Amino acid sequence: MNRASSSQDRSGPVTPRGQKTRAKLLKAAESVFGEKGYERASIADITRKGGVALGTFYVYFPDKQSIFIEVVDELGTRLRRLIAESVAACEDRVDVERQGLRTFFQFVRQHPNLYRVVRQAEFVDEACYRRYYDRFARGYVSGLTRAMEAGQVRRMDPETLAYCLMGISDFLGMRWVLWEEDPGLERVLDTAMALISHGLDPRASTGRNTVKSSAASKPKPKPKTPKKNTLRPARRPARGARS
Amino acid sequence: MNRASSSQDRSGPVTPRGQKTRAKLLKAAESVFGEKGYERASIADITRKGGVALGTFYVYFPDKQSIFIEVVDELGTRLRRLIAESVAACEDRVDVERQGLRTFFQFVRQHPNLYRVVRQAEFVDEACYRRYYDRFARGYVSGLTRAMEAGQVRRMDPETLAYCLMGISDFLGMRWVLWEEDPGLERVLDTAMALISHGLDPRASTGRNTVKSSAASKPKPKPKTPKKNTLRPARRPARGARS
DNA sequence: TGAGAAGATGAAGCCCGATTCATGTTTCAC
DNA sequence: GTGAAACATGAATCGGGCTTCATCTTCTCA
Repeated sequence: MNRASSSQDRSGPVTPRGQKTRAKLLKAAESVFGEKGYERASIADITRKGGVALGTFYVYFPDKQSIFIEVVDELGTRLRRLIAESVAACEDRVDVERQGLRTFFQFVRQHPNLYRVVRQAEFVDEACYRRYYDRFARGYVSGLTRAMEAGQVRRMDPETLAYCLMGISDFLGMRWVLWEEDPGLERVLDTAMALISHGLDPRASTGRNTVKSSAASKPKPKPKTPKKNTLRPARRPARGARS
Repeated sequence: MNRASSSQDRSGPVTPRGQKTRAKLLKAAESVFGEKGYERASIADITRKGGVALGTFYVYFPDKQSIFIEVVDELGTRLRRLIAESVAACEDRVDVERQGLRTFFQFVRQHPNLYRVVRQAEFVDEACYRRYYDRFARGYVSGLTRAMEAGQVRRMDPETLAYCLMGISDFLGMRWVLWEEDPGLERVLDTAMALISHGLDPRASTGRNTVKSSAASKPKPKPKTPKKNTLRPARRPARGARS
């Protein structure tokens, strides 16, 4: 009897008033989680920032973890949608990469909490954390695969490539958007695209190491580089150490 | 008077016995922080795992944060040293990248806590977190600069490039070492190096986008993609959403 | 060998936060 | 207008963890 009236449970608020309150909580949660981190953020912080009473929180969310997960999922969805839109008009894959990176930077600038929130997810709910990147990767893979079929991108394993590109975006956003006050972002973009566009270039030869030192003296197929170093194998013989 | 005898303060343990205990705590801390995350890890967890009493902790560390920071710094130092060693014999920069990545993968496999520990650092002590990447970047920058001067790598902004390469390593390690049970790591390495080696190739033209679709129908110099897309100060009507 | 330094101990103090609950207020369909 | 559902409230419960401290044990060296 108290159950039926005290909680939205899985159904969510039915009144505009309730929806508004719930939205206020989500918004407050995003910024509080971003500022203080999941553990240090208290429900009281969230309700205070949201301008509602402590108990109200539990009308809309069963616990702290739930609202956090919802924040992460929603952030990811918004960002993916935004990038997809901004990139829709690009016909060449390199343009897609450049424009996607640019849009990502803008989003990070407008949501400085993004990184902190997402990274906490690893500890709050691993599944949520992986899902965030998985969904990005999925989009990347299908786009890259299409681009490979169109001959715009050299054929490579698309998922590995996707994670490479995500890693570039992630680290550049961290270094040049979060850490830097006023970087020439277009310059950063140019550097990144110099790496990426040549890296993807389908006209470059596909197999072995292609780059030879043009200034150094002798050609070395891979001379000494100790393949097996002092680390003991974890359990199986360290794979990748041999070829 | 009790001060003098109750704490090592800044001097550290003087006896082998004390050094051993301190080391036990550091080792235990690394794994506990990795498993449970900084906040959820309790001092009691650490001392239990280290096989010492609760109070002993405060003989060696003034507080929880200190030991955490020391764990992060030490992990970074070990990893950097290891990579530097494994790469010392490589003469071509592409070999350096490949071997460095391989060594990184091995390290991650042997220290699955690395990621979780380092990422928590962002919330425990931001300076410690940045320092971790800064130090990597510094090494990268000097190596890349040298390689550029030797004509092994196309000239680009070395710090941006460093963060690109770190991002690739980080994300590949996450996806293919932490998340995957038994990946063909050499295959991943090959894909990454295909991207990187062509991306660094000094022989490729240096300036603008070089890649054109070789299979697609029409040559497009760069048709629509809004070029100068305000990467401006925050808070503004959502840009990029339209196009 | 024995006194003092170094190291080790774990119970207790103190603070804080997630969640619950009994109750009050607003909304809205009839 | 009115009663029930939806929404809002914040004091109180309950558990847990960091840190302190008074005391004990081990080691070292004169």
